[in-house]
Amino acid sequence: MSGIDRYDAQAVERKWQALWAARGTNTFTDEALATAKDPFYNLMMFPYPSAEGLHIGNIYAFTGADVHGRYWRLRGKTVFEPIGFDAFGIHSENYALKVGTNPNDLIPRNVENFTRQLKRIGGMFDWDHVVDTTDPRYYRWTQWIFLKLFEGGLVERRNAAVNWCPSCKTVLANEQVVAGLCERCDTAVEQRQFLQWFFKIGQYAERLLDNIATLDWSDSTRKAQANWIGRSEGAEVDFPIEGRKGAVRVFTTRPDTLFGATYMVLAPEHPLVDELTTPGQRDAVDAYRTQVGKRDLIERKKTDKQKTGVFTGGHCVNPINGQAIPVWIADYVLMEYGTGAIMAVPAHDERDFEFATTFDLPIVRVIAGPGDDASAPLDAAFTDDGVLVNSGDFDGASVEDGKRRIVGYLESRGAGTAKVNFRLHDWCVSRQRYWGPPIPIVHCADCGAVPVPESQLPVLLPRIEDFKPDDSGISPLARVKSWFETTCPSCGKAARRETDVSDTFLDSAWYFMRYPSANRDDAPFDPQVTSKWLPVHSYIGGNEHAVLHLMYSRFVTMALKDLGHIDFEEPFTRFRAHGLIINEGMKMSKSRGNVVVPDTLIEQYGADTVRMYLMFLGPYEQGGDYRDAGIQGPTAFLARLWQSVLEAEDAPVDEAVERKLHQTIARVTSQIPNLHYNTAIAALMEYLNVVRAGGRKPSRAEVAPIIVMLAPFAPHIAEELYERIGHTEGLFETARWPQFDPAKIVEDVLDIGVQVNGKLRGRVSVASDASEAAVVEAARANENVARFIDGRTIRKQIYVAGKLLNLVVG
RNA sequence: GCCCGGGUGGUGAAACUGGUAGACACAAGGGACUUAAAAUCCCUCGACCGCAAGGUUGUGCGGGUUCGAGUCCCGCCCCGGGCACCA
Repeated sequence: MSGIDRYDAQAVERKWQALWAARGTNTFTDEALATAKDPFYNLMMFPYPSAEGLHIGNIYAFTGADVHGRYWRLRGKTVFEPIGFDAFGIHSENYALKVGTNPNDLIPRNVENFTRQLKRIGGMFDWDHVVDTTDPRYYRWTQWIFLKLFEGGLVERRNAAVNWCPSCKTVLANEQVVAGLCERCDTAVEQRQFLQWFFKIGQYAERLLDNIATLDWSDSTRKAQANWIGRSEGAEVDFPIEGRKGAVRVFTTRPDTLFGATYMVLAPEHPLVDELTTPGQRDAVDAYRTQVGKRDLIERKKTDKQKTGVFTGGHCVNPINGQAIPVWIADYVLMEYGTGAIMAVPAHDERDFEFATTFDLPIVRVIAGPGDDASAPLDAAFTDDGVLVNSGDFDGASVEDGKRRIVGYLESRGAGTAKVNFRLHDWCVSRQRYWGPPIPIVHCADCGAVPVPESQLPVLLPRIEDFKPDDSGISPLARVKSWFETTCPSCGKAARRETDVSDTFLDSAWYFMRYPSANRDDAPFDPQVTSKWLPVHSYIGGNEHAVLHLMYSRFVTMALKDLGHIDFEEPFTRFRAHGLIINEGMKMSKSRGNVVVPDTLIEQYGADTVRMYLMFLGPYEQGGDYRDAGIQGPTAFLARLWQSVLEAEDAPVDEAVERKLHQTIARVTSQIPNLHYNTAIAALMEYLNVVRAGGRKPSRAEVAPIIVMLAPFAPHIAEELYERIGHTEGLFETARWPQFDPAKIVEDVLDIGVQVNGKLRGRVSVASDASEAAVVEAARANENVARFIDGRTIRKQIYVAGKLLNLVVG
């Protein structure tokens, strides 16, 4: 094997990573970003550096996004592909607590290791525009956004229920509550009311929902967003309190069932509970409310538990029929949704039915399906469609019609009104934690909550050794007197800083706006650069963020637009979620001990092979099953390609190969932008198999296009081979994506399947321009086909041009 | 319970708007080269019957539409993920 050196992945990858860095192949100056032609912003979700290193799932995610970016670059676009670190927040803090190291020391070390790994896999990252959310140069502007929303009236401080561990005396996030117990000390978790900061995302519900239709996002993600927003149409109805002034307002999606409302239920926290409670029921009501308060938030929202509740002793009047109905309280009614009160229609709502059955409350049927006996007792709630019964003048109306007419009736008497409600609740952004950007507010006894002036940003997070949540019950920052003691920006008197930090989701709700302006210190984002690069052209990330992160990013973008800071309101034009990598059919986890460590793999096979293998496993949007043995495929493929290119001769493309080449270009060109990486790689393999068939030596013209098409997947080896066939200037700098000629794709001989009565009986080869008659003739000449049609008459023949002939005989 | 995915050989998976099921790989078996091993190359590879030609059968299950169904329709089962007392 004369003088052809073997493929040494490590050497090739070292060489090209160094050259890319030296040449600035993947990095932009700010000037270059500002003047870029045909910009393509290729974004991927930045990682939490909350582990020593990246796991294979991260590598999978980034590689898939990188393939996409590299492809568009070869197609001639100016591709900006930044990366960063979502380094603040509970993930990182919990990891720091677990390993017992101060996050100020630990997280930068993690970031450093992540950076090393990201460089090693050969991502086309712009290392001159990195974002680290813990960098004061970044979170200064996170605080700025808080202030802008505050000025814009989109921020509010109010009481909210939180999970509270009475033993640790601390607030717990939902994920820290395990089966109703504190994950650290196993004490039963309670609810407590705390003052918290909220972003009023609820105001944007309708817009967030309507815009979904305009987004090029995968269907499942759009559905998830729509479900989360949860629009429901119905009515608010006032039930006057019996024996005194005032009314209880309820929200219902079924105003048509108003005649069937036989009792009411208020959330235990409802402000009218005290007023409605009679002296005789006072003790029972108080006891119930205490008991509910002892439950954690998750437990309270469980569907499958026994209904509980207690009668207040009070009554309200059903406005449709003047009937007095009892008012109960129960924890299945939630204060956060609607009005915190419902009219109960046990005949037509499963929950109400269950409650009524438990407490022996009356059930009145007001909707009947065809043929139903409206007076027969129900053994379950009837939730199907039907017509109104036992509903006075409205009897006989359809559900749809009944809704409209009853709402109309209520409106005419001032007793109710049509109303749309959203499930989307306001975003609680405050965290009683250490590792986050301090909320830029000063509390003054005289002036109240005063925003920190912009000129004083950032409000630096002080380094403290005692960052663990302890039994003080409030943020760790509340222990640092020297930090929180300050003066009021408004009146100058002694005041106290807000000691909560903001939610990590706020850090990540605008990082994509920062990337192109990452080096600016005078503004969060440069207006010109921003309007050139945003909204993001392609965003790729995990489905775990399909709801919250994407929703919050959309909200912040909308709010910033309304406040005049940007000129677009949807941040991500296109979004695709990648799938999950599992190992031998099982989820990877430390406890299973089946975690694939990327470093080891890359050392053994090289980054290109690992990238190819990951992309070859299965459809990118569906994920794949990692199996150790499978990596042999791409390993051998790259070795064969290497050898083929090095021994390629100076000759034109062989005629037989040419068709396959153009077919391959066509396939790969359409598959990569659709993220069908596995089949694109298969097409390249097929082509190489044809090029090498029978041990023939390929020509340089045959292998040159494959090098370019391989480059998105295996950029290092592609560069090396590109250089070795005579290019000196770098593949990604100079190569163009190969073009195919549609005329050269067409086969001149076609293989037609011949069916008799729908069963395949033979195949015939015909010229591609053969007429139907010629195909039929060839088919009849086929011995096996003839066996099945001889002696019978052909009743029908179906010819699918170029593919198949079906002869129906009788 | 609701909303998304998904179920195809021993394995990962292909199959464009209904049109020759299993591309491309892995594993396995056989062979070549080699002192040997590795590497490489060649062949076989859904099941059943058959020496072969070929036949039967086959895409989770049961029906249906169609000349023709992995693909469409109806009714189920199983796996993965998300949401969930949202009135």
